[in-house]
Amino acid sequence: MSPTTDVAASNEVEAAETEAATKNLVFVAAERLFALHGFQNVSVRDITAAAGVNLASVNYHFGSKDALLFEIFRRRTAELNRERAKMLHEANDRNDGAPPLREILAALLTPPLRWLAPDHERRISLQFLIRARSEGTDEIRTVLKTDVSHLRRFSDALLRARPDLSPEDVYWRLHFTLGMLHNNRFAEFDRLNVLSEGQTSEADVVALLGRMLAFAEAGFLA
Amino acid sequence: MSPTTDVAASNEVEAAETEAATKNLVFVAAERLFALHGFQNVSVRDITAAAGVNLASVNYHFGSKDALLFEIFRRRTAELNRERAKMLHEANDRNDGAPPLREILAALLTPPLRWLAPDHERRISLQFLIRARSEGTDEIRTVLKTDVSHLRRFSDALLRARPDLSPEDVYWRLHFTLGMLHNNRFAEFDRLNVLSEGQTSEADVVALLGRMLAFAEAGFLA
DNA sequence: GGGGAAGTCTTACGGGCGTTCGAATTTGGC
DNA sequence: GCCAAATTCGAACGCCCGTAAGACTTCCCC
Repeated sequence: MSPTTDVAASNEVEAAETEAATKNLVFVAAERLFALHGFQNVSVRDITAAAGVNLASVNYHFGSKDALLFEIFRRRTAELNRERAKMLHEANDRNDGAPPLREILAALLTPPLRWLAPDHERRISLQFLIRARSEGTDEIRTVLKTDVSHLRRFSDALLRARPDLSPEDVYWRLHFTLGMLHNNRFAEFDRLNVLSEGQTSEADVVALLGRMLAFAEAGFLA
Repeated sequence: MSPTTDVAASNEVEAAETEAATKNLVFVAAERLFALHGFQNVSVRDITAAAGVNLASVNYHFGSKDALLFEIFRRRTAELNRERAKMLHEANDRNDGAPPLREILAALLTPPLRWLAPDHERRISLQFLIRARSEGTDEIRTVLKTDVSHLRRFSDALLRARPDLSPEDVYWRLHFTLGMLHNNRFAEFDRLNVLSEGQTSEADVVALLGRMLAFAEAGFLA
């Protein structure tokens, strides 16, 4: 009866169960095309053609192309940050409110790295988010700059975990860590694969997460 | 006599001295606008208006808007990689062909970080290159993926400096380091400034370089 | 099973885009 | 000072875009 039992259903966490099927088709097709080709390179006609719906659907269900982009961005960001907050919360519970450095970094990096797995249904969403961060509209850029509440939870935890460091150092090292994360675009993996002549593979995300955690933790301990 | 002795002259290394003034005006204006607003968000009319030249100048001097983007990309990339190669070469000379880890990383990071200084004339060029990397045309993406010769010099040096690490590890850590570097967009600095409530400043590039080197070196030593 | 709301469809409008063309102008060699 | 080549200029073309209008269809409640 309800379609909310299958894997793709997490789309509808915030949406009513009676959400029009067309709206979801547009949402999914747009996310995929935006992630693969960028916002400006994908037209409303591309999206509706890929979704197999009418041209006017985007404006009817979302208001505008910009609003569609923003809604995808908002939903996926919330989803990702919810997973991060949950991991950080669990790390707090396990450690009397003062988790060690590595667990904080793991809470920050594990959710997006999980999404990166080849068969993960959010793989394309992560690529979308990385692109939207640098290619998004003014509205998205404003949100990114203004709403740092989620990041602050992590910077606070890091400050507590490394009280010997100056706050300035902690903020910069967090910035570096996020840079490592945001560099995980398909194109960068391709480049790395060429450079290493096939010795690197991003398919094993558990190994990749381990490498990133080791690198970032060492950077914070420097 | 030769203008190749001052810093600004490297623009003209590949161009004839009698290069039309208009072409340079277009080049500089386009680089600036592309860096600030992105390739797709800047029209040929924007560029020629900012440069104070005729609309047809772009197509006359460069062939097309795409070709203009590619020429800026090619020239600035060559310029940056020349500086990096020079630093790596000097590090080799100082260390009998086997420079320590930190000097290799310094050769990779110092040139772009120098460009980032508030009063550096290549400040906008670095922003351009970072944007072009992710928002560029297919042609640029192909070059980035295909031509890794410059990076290979660094990966080779790193492999020699850390023979205890597996090549796979070295390649990944280089990837992480480049991620840190490519995250140095104006928008990301703004975000960091908001998060740290003004405690961070990217104006002091010497300090920033020191922080990045410390973080990356520790990551490689992990 | 009738009626109103919700959704879908076709069609087209207005506008900005990259590019081109031919004329006008400037430049440089003799 | 002249001629040819190089450059600049104004204008327009053709295309694709996001969006809107209006007719049509489907759905659902009473």
